Amino acid sequence: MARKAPGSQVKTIMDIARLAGVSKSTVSRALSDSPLVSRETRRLIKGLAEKHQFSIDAAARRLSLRRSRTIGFVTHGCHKEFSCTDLFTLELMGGISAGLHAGGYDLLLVNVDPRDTGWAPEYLNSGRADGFILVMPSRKQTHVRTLLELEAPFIMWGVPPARCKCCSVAGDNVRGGRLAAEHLIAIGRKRIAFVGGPPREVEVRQRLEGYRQVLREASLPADPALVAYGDYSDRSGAEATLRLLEQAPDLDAVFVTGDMMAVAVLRALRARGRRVPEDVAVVGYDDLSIAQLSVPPLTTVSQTVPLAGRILAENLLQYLETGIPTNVRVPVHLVTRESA
Amino acid sequence: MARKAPGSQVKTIMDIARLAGVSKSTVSRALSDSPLVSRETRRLIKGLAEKHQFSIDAAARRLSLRRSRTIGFVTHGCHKEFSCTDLFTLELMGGISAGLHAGGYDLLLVNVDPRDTGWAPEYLNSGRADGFILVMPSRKQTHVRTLLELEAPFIMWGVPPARCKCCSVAGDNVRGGRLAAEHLIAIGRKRIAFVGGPPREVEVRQRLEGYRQVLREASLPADPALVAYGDYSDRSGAEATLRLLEQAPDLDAVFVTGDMMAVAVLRALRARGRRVPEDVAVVGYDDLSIAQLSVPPLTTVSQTVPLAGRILAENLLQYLETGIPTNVRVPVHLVTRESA
DNA sequence: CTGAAAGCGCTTACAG
DNA sequence: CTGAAAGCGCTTACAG
Repeated sequence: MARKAPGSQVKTIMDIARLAGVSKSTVSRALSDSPLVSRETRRLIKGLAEKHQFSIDAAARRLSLRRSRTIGFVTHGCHKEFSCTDLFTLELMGGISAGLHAGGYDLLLVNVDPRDTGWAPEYLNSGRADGFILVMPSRKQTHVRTLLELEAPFIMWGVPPARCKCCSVAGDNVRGGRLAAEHLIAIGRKRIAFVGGPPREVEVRQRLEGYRQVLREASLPADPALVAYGDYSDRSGAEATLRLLEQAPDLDAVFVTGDMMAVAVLRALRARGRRVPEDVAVVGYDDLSIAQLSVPPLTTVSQTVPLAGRILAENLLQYLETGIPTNVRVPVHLVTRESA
Repeated sequence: MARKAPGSQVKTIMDIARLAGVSKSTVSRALSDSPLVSRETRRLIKGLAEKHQFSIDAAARRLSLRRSRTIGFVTHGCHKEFSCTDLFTLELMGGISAGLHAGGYDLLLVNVDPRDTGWAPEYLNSGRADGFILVMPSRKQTHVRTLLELEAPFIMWGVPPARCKCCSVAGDNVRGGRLAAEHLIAIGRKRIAFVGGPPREVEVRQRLEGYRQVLREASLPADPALVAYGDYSDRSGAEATLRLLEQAPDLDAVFVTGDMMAVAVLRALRARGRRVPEDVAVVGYDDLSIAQLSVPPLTTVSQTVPLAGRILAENLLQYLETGIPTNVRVPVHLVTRESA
């Protein structure tokens, strides 16, 4: 039994062509499922390729086709200090990777310094990526502008800038705000506070909007003393809580637009002698892993991140083909645990 | 003022050659810092390239050089259920990305199904990656074997199989076990339990070994009733705690070889009425983000993961050049918080 | 349905 | 120090 010789000499389509007794044109066509080749020949050639573990040379193919079939996943370097965003990023990557793989594309990691914009022309002009997926916590607008100027195909996570002809996938933030508020009202809360991320972020404003809609519908007053902001960090969540407790000591619920901050709120409340959920109910946002592990486990708005990742991938590929930008909102749902 | 025409026709080295009045051979050499080109010419050419945002075509370069200058980062798909390992993976990726970038390499994400091994010849034979970084929670041995058979350059995170000529970076597990036990003894504990991941894992055995060394040196008995194992999951940590509490109700400390399990231990202890750290001190392993967020915050053994990532990258590139495998242990240190 | 040939944009011996 | 030319391994009009 002839075991396949190690380093068997089947490295190029020419080798396959020789074995099959056809030209390399035919091999090329057969391997890319061209209708120009007979079923018999195709089967023969594919069998040979399989048998010899032959994979077409990516560099040659890319040079010929002028496309890399590779997408750059652009994000900020992962820092020492772990943040919510990082966790979120990872989960998103899983979905994106799956989606791209299904479409026959590779995922290249482009870890950029927040202030550098040179990466874009570099990756684009060298042909290392055909398009980009933008998932950056900060400075997103800057990078969006750069890519638009370069006419680089890309899709972003989050709400796109006004009047920009670009692809995006975002969570349904208004709905998320509504879900949280509706749940808190349903469990009988009347003095529902809001702790948001930076108020300049559209996402935060939309969640606030959803929360306000529901309060209004329930004829609850929109008390500004019940609104505070942080920066998604641990500490800012604790500080916001203290401020709220001072401004509105009678609050009986808090809706926090990020799980990391929500966990800090939980802790700050307890430190001030409030029991969760008996005295104050807390709802977070994102359903990160810490949500299940917190004490008590956190009720939170989940964005179905893996799905979002898949859609990011699929819609970018679609855009690459059609040139038609899509903007989608992925649904959100409430995960009910013990904090509310 | 002539703004650079959008889509300026400087796409290939031939364009640069024309502008500079030299041949493309010279441009190619100048851009790759060949000593064969005069300083003047080089400066001229590099200036032109800069001015026109010219980046050399990656596909053509790869085809010519027969190397992709790309490394495949191999890991399992990110699942719905978030695990410790995922967090760990992300942090490691940050360091790897930085290290590869510094060496002029790109990072390709290779998300594989745990049981599939076809990815290896595919990525290798198509020339999409020159080497691989293996960071998989499970089935590592299978993939290591596959890569060895293919003679594919790679480096792995973790302790390499015995007698395998391969590159690796691992944490100093024995030392980690020692640090935990030493600290617990230093704060006066006598009945120190051990909760490990699966006992077949070398990492777990080494941490146990470190722990035992220290107990022995302190003349504390090695009581088998104080040892239990889990599978790194939440639940298994809780179960192990209950078993220990039954076998050794007088325990006053627990060393847990993973933070996820440690948090579960924390909770299970409290559920059984033990105060942490007053009654029972707890030390975890890995210093994941949950370690700071747990209640009380977890004292834990940290592996300096970003450094590990950088070394993984650098040593793989080194191996690609020299063919000499390296095996390094990155240091560990204890992060003292409130649980011990 | 198939093949011979040109071309994708680089690198690098080889000849000055 | 520089250039003309071959070659890397594919794809795809073009001609049967």
